[in-house]
Amino acid sequence: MKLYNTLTRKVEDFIPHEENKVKMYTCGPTVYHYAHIGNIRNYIGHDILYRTLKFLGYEVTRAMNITDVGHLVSDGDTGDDKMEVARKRENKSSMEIAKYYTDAFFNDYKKVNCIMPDIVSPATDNIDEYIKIITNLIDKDFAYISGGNVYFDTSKFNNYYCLTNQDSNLVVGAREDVTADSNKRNQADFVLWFTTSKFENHELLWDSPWGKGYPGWHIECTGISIKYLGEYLDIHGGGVDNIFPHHTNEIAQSESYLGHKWCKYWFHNEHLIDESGKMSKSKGEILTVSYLENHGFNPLSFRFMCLGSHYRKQLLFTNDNLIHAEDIYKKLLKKISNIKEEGNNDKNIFDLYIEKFKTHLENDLNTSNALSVLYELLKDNNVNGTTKLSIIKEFDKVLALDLCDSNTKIPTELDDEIRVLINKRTEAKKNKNFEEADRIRNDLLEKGIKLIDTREGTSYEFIKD
RNA sequence: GGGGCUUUAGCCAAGUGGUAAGGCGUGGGUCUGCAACACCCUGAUCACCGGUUCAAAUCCGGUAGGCCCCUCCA
Repeated sequence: MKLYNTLTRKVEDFIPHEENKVKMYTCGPTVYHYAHIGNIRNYIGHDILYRTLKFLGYEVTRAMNITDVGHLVSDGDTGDDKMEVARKRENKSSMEIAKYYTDAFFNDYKKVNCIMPDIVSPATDNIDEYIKIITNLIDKDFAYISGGNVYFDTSKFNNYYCLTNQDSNLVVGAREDVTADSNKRNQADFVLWFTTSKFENHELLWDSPWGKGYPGWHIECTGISIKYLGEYLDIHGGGVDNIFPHHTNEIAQSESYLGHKWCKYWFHNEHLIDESGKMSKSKGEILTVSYLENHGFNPLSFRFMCLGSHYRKQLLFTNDNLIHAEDIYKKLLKKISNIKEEGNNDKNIFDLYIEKFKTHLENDLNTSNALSVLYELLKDNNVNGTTKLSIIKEFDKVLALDLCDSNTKIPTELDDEIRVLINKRTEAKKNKNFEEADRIRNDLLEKGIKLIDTREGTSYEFIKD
């Protein structure tokens, strides 16, 4: 399998640390608000990666954090904690906020058929782990205490900018809202542990050797990853915006702590953008999967839209694009539902198509081409229905578009009832009583049943919505 | 100011040096009482300029547009 690695900026052969086993980490959401569809695109990307690795026969263990503390609103390492802001906004406790938005997140996450990670761990569950790591970093002189906080000293870590090619050109003030923190030895240093000296009203506080306080944002991923996946990580991923500073900082603190290379492959998804640029929770308007669903869209149409493009390319989201994607997706489902089980499963053809499909996925997750193989299969007259359906089922293990579930199961009584009406209509048509025939067709249509005339006779389907 | 990505037909999109996949739409056709479905047919000198090469959408340089990061972010 070939995978693009942000660390080397190349597509590389994927070779896990331990043969046939993959340890994978996905940066989870900060649960101070709803996750928008741009966030969800990232998780769809990770889901495809996870499913592809499984499809190729790897044993995959995947962990994800839930950021429920330590993530500040803005201004570098100053400003309020995001959870605190939400707490005040909604007049709830931090834990209530976290629970509410975590549930909302996974609700949407599952709607687009993303598989739950093997391990999901909230940042607040692993405080001991962070304290252990930070203590070690201070002992080794990678971290220092200043102004009540514990900072990581980036000048002590060789090749701090390995992920970004920045060449130490960090400029405080490149962004207007960033102000310098005078407690830092180097401007790139970041906070590992905050104490009460800075935030009097923070609700969640833990005892630590440096005083009552709470962890910085970056330490949680290091802590959770090492605790659950061990010292050698194969793939760590998130959105491209995480490359700097979040993942850069993770590498610095993790490798300083472990004393050896930590994660081999860095996987980053490009953003979903709208006409005004990047979608963002902090921009205000939040477009969620549930919102789309409540406005008549199938959440899987959004997944389909994402799979039509490449995960490392920006994808433009507009209402029209989604409508377009949904039309195509519906058409695809219909084509598949028209396939009849007939003939025997042809193993050679099965293998041939699975191989083609795999080849595209192995090429840095080329889902667009993988979908093309599906279209090629649908058009292939040399493949019988049974074989087609078994291949499509196999494809769907990765695509997860419910490709074979569209055949609505019809209760027998209802079926009988409809059959009687269809026969009546056929009779009317034979007698050239088209008024009666159209009346029956329209009546059924109003009940959500659409008749389809074919050369072999009339069949029907349920129209959803 | 620094770092990086991107630009392919009306739309989405593949392509990683050998002469432009696929899907949707459009138009035409077959079928049909009509319609829908289905099926067949139908499109591009790859943003622009220059270079390397026998050969460039693909490599190099420049120009223009779009986007991201440079301590909120998926």
